[in-house]
Amino acid sequence: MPITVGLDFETKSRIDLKTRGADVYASDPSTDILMCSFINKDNGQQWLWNAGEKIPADLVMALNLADEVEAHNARFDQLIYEYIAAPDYGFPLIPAEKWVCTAAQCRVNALPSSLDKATRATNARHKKDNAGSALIRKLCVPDKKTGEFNTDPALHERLGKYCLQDSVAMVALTSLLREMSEIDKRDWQVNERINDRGIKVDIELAKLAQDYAAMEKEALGAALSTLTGGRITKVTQTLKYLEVLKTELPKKLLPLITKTVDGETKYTLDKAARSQLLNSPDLPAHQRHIIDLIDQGGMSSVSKFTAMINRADPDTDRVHGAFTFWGAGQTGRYTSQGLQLHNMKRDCFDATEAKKVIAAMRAGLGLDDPINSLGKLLRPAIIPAKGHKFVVGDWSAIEARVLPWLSDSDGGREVLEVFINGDDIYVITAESMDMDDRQIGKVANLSLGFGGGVGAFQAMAKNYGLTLDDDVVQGVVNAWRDANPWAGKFWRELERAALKAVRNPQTVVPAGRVKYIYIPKILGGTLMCILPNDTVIQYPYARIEKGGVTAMKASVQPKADSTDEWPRKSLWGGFLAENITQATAACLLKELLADMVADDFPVVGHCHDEVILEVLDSEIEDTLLNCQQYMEQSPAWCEDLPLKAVPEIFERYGK
DNA sequence: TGCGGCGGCGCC
DNA sequence: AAAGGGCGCCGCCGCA
Repeated sequence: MPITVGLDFETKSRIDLKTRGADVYASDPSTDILMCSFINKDNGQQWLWNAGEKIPADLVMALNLADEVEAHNARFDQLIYEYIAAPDYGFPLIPAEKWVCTAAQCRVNALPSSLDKATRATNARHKKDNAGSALIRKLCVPDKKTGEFNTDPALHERLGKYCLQDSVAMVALTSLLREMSEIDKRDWQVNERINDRGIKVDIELAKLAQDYAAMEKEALGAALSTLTGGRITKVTQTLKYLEVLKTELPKKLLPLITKTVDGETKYTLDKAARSQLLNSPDLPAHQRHIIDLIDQGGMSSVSKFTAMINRADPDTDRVHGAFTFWGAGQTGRYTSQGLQLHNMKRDCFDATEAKKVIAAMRAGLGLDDPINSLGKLLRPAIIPAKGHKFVVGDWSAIEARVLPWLSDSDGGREVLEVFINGDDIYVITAESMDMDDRQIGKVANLSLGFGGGVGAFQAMAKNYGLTLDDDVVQGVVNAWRDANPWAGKFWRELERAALKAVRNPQTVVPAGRVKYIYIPKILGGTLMCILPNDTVIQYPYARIEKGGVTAMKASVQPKADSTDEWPRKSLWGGFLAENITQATAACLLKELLADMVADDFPVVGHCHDEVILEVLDSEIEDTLLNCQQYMEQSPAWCEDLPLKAVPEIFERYGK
């Protein structure tokens, strides 16, 4: 019987954990351990160790014998253990491969990641301990005024109880969950090794951009303040300005700032609304001027420079711990945080352009279209170390390949043939709809595979500057569905299989290349979808409502004080098709990363269908070829899925 | 002052 | 009946 020890550190530091991240936090000299609770999961034995106390002999033995050491957000506890507990307090070393993350286990079970939210979702016996977070504020961060840490022994003792409680809550919670598979555990490890390596940011650029943005923000705010007589002082106060517009905008323009959400009419000054207003000749000059300022002031992406600076290791300029394994509970895709690599503006400068802009900023010169220019420096602020370049490889049209492959249908195979032959899928898509517009073929291909209609097409069309009337789009939607009957058939097949599985517990129901099975004993009855490589995605608290299957929507939680049931979602065909497509693509990425890390490729980042390698100049050409080979070699479980990738070299990250 | 809700925005 | 969904972060605002 394998031995599992769970642990939970309470620490203090002058570093702010939330903004600086666990790696900067744990490695800072001001960070120290207050206490740690331990629990032997097999016999329930608990220990509370306070910093400075002698470590109990039976605890040392348990740690030495443990096959697995668990923690909630294990990267944090592992870092504290390795930076402080082992070297400073003499705890026995724990090999990296023994660490297991129970937060990751929550996400694999499609639950929220945080201990508190996951316990709420599962109705595990656990109340949110507000006193606990207040204690942490008192003991773990220095007092704002005095700069001293509170060392009150009574408070310390209460924190100890809180700390012990958390490990009990963790054990209670995980007893309800499916174990992570061996592949999941491997991939969690792979992710942590990538996090260990980190990715370098150009701190000089980030600081220049940060300062420039602050200056610009102030100038825009001042201009706005003058124009509005001091009523609005920041470009981000759009709600305030909406109040003004509601009464002062010419009546006939009101529809442009109105939208309907869930049957409710709301006012908005979002990008689309601003663009429509600015395009209208009836907009009074005064209002035009103000909206134009607000439009220029979309600063949120610029704030990412600050995040980079905060998260980077002060000695190496590398950001560690940005990637979260299985961050997206529903699909198993990665997420990233802090340095958020998954939503950086694509529109960016290349290395040569970036160099010029940086030089201009250094010289104190003004930039054209400043906010936009700063946004275009975001990707290029990610850089390889000296003597290295990036090799970036991305899979071409991965979802457009995976979906038809998963359908295991003749129609799906015909689509795959297009890829195998190297033809242009967007042209072929257009032709199949009796059209000759590649752009329409592209948008249709990208937007209509998962059951979406006019709305889905239009949302995607906007990204490609394509404007068509809704009735025209309805024709495109119909034509695409006529040309791809395998897709609609597959959506219905998935929906029926899910329903059949819930009606017949413990019975495997296939649909295309996936299988559904309903397990009543896990999380209020969990519908599981088994993907072609045996990875499982889950739908907890599944049940039949109005003839279809619904499940808990873990990504949205009810308000803290409400007794409402957790939000639910309907498992309709398009949704299921999308989930399995994204999840299967994520499996491909995870397997690629595992292979690459095992074979010593210098992986520093990735983005759903893309890997980023930081390669020595002398090895660039070899790596370029090898990267392509690794990416185009389909794993054994999908030998007949054609994969295509053409990696490129970058001196700075770009697109 | 800190927290959570909400609107908004970015990407795959 | 029809349906685009998966994320994380920023900033404002109201509340305690």
